Amino acid sequence: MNIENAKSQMRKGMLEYCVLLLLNHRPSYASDIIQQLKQAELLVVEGTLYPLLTRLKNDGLLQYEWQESTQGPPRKYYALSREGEQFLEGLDNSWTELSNTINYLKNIQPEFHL
Amino acid sequence: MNIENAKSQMRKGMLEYCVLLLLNHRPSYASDIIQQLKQAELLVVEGTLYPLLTRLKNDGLLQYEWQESTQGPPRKYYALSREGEQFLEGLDNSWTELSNTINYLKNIQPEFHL
DNA sequence: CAGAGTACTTTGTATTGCAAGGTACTAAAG
DNA sequence: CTTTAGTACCTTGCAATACAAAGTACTCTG
Repeated sequence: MNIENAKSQMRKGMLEYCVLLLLNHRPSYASDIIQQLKQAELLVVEGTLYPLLTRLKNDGLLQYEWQESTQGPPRKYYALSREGEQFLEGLDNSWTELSNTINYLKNIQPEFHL
Repeated sequence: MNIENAKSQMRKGMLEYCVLLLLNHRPSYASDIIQQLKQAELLVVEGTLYPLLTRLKNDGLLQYEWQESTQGPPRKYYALSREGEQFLEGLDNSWTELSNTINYLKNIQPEFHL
């Protein structure tokens, strides 16, 4: 077990939330999403993102449409569906809860042990 | 995909951190940890916690000692090792980073799309 | 000794992050 | 025309792990 693995575990489960947050900001295609997450210092790779996007689409949370690119192949622009927006609100609540819980746990001080 | 599943995904990866935070507070045994996490509104079950504790012990982050109980079988009290304390500091940093990233993503506003 | 309560452990399954490799389109260079 | 580079999408196989469910074992009470 190393710290990198642990960080990776932390990202797990948050990725879905982060991707939905980004797409709520504006529709994007996969490579673009990866770049944006990189800027936010959250590393994601293709093999992670593509299956995730497909899952979210199959669950009805995302829609996509093809758009021509001036250079290179066409791009699949994903955007939140109505259902996806509602789902995101639920995730916002979950995030707030989890965040509060961890801050609570962080702030209880270690006791002395004989 | 339902919201419960998504919340469960969020907990993933955070559990390790939460357990270490709790044990940093004071040594505990498994059933006690589950109770404490429940109070912090973080539901965990035995089948999740026991393997996790064993993993952390095998990685040298935790130590344990058996202690008699006035009622019921003896208990395995886990506590952070020296290495575990250092590891926890690393996780603190990871948590802060991740938390900042998500708050950043939350605060960018949706753009209008034609 | 039977039953209830407490505690620890294991097994099997499903999910999912990730590395690695593959397909396809465009444009520029040889 | 062919090759190379750049961009983008997709799939396969593996490993990690949360969880449900079932199992073992100790103690106390009646």
